[in-house]
Amino acid sequence: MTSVEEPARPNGRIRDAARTKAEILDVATREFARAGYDGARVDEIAARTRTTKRMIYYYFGGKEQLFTAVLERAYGVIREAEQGLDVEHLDPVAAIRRLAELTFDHHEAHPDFIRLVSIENIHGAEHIAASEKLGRIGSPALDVIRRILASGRESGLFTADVDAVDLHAMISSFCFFRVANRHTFGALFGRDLVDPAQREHYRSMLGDMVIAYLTADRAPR
Amino acid sequence: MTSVEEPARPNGRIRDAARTKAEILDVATREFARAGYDGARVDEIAARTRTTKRMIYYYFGGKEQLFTAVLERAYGVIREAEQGLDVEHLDPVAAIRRLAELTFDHHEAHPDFIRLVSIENIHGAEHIAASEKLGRIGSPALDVIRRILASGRESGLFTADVDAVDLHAMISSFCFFRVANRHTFGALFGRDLVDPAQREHYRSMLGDMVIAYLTADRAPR
DNA sequence: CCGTTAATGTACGAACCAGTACGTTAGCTA
DNA sequence: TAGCTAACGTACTGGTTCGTACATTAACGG
Repeated sequence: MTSVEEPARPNGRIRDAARTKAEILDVATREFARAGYDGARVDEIAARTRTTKRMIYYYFGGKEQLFTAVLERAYGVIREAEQGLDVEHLDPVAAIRRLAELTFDHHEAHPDFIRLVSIENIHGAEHIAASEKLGRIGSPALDVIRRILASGRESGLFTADVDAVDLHAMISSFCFFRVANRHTFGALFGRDLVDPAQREHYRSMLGDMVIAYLTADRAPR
Repeated sequence: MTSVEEPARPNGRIRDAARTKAEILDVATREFARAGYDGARVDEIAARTRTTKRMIYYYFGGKEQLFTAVLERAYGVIREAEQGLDVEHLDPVAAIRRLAELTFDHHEAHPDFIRLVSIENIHGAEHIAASEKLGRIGSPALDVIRRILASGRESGLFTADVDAVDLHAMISSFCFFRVANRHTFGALFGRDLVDPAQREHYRSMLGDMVIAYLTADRAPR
């Protein structure tokens, strides 16, 4: 999460714009994820940084723009993770499974990001729409999926007409739901979907599901 | 959504507790779904009813309890819908597909409910925890799934070890994500998952996915 | 037809909270 | 080392918003 580290020089200098901005973003991410957009308190964010509320307005302009900046950085992190995706050397089945597992892992490792996405959806994605960085940003994983699907189709392993965006949605659904709805699901069904003991179970369940879908003969009605 | 109808008697009487309560719940559902818990305004809810804010506190006690009451009713609606589930006469494959489709339809028909669930998760399901009606309520659909899975296993159609709660989570994931993340997904990928023209596409995609998972020979790694 | 109570309306207060006016200082540059 | 500006801090305000004190009336039971 690009967390703020102590500066290289022994004793921290008093003034460091980049560092102050990063610290505000760190704290704001947690606060927004904790309480939602309207539940988050600018004063609370300020109090948890080593600077003051004034700086939030100085650097970001306002609560709204701060939230947008938080979103931009969070999406940046997942983009970076997906950039480093290297599965092209695997056979299509193994490659898809690997991709699904990486998505699974990223969702689990970044619950704050999931919450931010939930919050942004409550507000109709208006901050993404207002952001220059985030419009139609897509996802690096999409290109990977496209290539794997193509090669899987060629070799006759996969059913012909599966769309890359749809498959991405399918994989994301499972990973997202498990983290996002952890609390209501747990309260209603008495089962913690993010229980570490069940991690491998759900991880392979996702892979099995996707592979089964891609390799099934689409006959049985 | 148990919407409020005009009373039977020709001219509405001034005082009607049940009706006032129901109207408050209707409006509150929309307002909470629109803006989230903290974003929702009690004054706004009051303004949109034919009564006053005083009544909200009179009947529900406060904003927090009002939200809980809204959740309770929303969950009640889906329970009712699932009660009327009649798929036992179908063969296991058709029965599961039908169940998945009904879940799909209910999610699509009740976006406000989906939003309320998202909001409740942002707040750690604390209202469900505080509610007597909603603790470990489960879901009628679960029993149906259990029975279908058992008969599917017996007849050798389904792979042995699939858990009913897990399957319910799998089906819900897809349905939930499509509605809940409609806005961010649309903004980032330029595809509207709830586009009516794509409805049948995603509906059958869900069914195919679930059936493929249940009927796959769990060998190919 | 009268009393009782559930139901309703009005007006207000107190706390909270996003945002800002104004003042100060660190640190670079010439 | 003087001067300039980016970076920072303090204190406050104006509007908002949940909640309530107090007043009132409808409708039913006896």
